[in-house]
Amino acid sequence: MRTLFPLKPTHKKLHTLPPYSNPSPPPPPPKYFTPTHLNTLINTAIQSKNIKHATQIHTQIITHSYMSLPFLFNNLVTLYAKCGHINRSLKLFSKAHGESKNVITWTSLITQLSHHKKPLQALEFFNQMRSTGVYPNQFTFSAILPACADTVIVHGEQVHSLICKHGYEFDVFVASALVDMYAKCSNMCYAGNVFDEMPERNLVSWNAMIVGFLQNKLYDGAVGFFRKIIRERLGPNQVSFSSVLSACANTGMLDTGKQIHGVAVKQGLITLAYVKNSLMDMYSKCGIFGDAVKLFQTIGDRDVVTWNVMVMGWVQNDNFEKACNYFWVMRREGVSPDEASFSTVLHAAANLAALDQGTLIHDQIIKTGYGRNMCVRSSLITMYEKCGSLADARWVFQESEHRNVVCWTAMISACQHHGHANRVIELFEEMLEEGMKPDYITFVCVLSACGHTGCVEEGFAYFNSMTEIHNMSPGPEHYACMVDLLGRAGRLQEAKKFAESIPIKPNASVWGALLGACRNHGDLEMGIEVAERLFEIEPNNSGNYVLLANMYSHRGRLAEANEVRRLMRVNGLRKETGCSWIDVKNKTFIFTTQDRSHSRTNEIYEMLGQVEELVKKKGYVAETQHAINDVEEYKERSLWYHSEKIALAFGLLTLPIGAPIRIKKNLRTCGDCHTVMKIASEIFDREIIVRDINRFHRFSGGSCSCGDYW
DNA sequence: ATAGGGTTAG
Repeated sequence: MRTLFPLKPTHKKLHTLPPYSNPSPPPPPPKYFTPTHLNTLINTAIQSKNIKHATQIHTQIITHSYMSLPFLFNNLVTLYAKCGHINRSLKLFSKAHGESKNVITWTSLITQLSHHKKPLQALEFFNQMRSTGVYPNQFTFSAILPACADTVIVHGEQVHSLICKHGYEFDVFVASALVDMYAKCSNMCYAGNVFDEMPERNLVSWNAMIVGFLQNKLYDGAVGFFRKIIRERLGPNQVSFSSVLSACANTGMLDTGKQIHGVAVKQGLITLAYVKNSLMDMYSKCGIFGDAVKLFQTIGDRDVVTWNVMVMGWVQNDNFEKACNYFWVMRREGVSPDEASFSTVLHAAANLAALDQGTLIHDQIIKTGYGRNMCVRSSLITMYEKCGSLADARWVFQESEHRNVVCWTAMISACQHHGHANRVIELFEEMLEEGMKPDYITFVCVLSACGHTGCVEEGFAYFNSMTEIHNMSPGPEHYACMVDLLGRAGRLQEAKKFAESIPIKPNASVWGALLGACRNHGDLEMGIEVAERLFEIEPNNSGNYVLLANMYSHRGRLAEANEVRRLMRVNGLRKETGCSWIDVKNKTFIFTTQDRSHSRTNEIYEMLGQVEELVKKKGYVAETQHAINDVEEYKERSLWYHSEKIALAFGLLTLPIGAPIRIKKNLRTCGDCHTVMKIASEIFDREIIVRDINRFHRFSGGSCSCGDYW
């Protein structure tokens, strides 16, 4: 017996966690202010983003009758926006007389609307400004271009022509903003044209190009421009470094990343937070997490991104406990988590199926006010669902305003995991009715759901709708779903034909789906052929060898079965050990196959014997095709010692009568265990919930929620 | 005017 998840300490220490922000004490209010004095106060308030101070300053400006002073008025507009109250800025602006609004007033407001991600409103004010006869200057254009970048490219093009009309196209600030705008609108060609025609460039112009390449996934371009900066001795700054390192991280360019690390050290920029964090992320994503950890240990001033990179790193290394632990350490060190922290750590909690963890994190989300963020909500849905609580997942979904595709897809996937394939289709149709555009992953879920209910025709209809209605081209995952769909329905020849007719290069999952179907329908001949292909594509996947060996031994072709197993060993592969775990009284107990390490082993095996006897009375016959050994008797015994059955026996022994038994497993559950769980749920009148690597099985009254499709 | 980390699948 081992206990997992040593995460408990965080429970009681929650109230000792540091506060999320440290508000600075308000300055003592003097009696009389000069305009300059008030302006200084405005600048201080902008720094501290203190809305109370903003209101006080506003009052003082009114009592001193300074509202007609343009520079104070303009700065007040900016101040309210910077304090997060853009609506007050708008109100202030609307109350002012037309003639008192100069180009700076308009530009201030447009800048703030741009920053607050209200691009359409920014454009509206830009047009209003021009219709009232105020001419935009280079600052106005620099402010409106980022807003254009957040909309459709036509707006940007129109502004571009205005820029030329007013003769600002060679201004370094305006042109850099133009480069950025075209890059964000995915037009690197235009961005490059503007860049090439600039008579004078600064580092910002160069960085805008690097960032543009990065955002458009043209990673080589990003690296190329970075190299040019070095060659021309322009002195890259932290913006250049963080962007180019992100490019390296996303493509796994470890060598380039290391070179850039060297340059950062030489230039003395290694101390900067952005540079260090990007380097950590680069090492982590390039597969040498150890180097990322080393770097992490040298960082004294860790900010939220530093921690997020670490938490993400543990997630990528499948160490979800460590990921959760790092999250709580971050909290205790006084760093406030943000939406990225929450979505990452929820992902970890979901994979641990640790509902207590997930709930604690949900508390934190509510306290910090990140609960409205769509990434966070989608992760919450998935967390609850993977922790077994579909009801909570649905609740989060229903309470969500402005759901996006990811949110919908998360809910669809939740229903799919819990065996509600009909609900998947309903939700998908609802989503379409609301005008939401499904994405690549949505279709994976929907097609997969069709496969699990045997709806072949519907599946094909949805598959065809991808190209015909939604203007998307199916990817390898979708083809795999279709092969799976046909395979499950027993239409093996069609499945094979389909797999061979795929217009793109089919990946392992396509043939994997077909191999699974061959196993389920006992087609050894096709199985051999498909397995051969798979051994070529993914020689290191032990699952394929196991499947083929089992198919051979099922047919009594033991010599060949052994040969496949020998091949597997020669390749240095082992079947992943199955393990199951179960929570009893806030403790997690983990069992492997034939586990005898628990102190109550004798009782457990006695209970297992009882279960066996009772289940056999109900007409159960061992499904030895799922076993590895060759001798019938051993086969059956080895089946009885599968980890989920041991966990079931332990649950029956230790959990109160009538309480549901929740078992989690690291692999797919086998057919034999599935049958036993079904019968056991009936004879013990207990709800048994098994979460395997793919989905939930909720057994009750002798049947399973998955409808025997999994 | 430019910047680092994240969400949904199998």
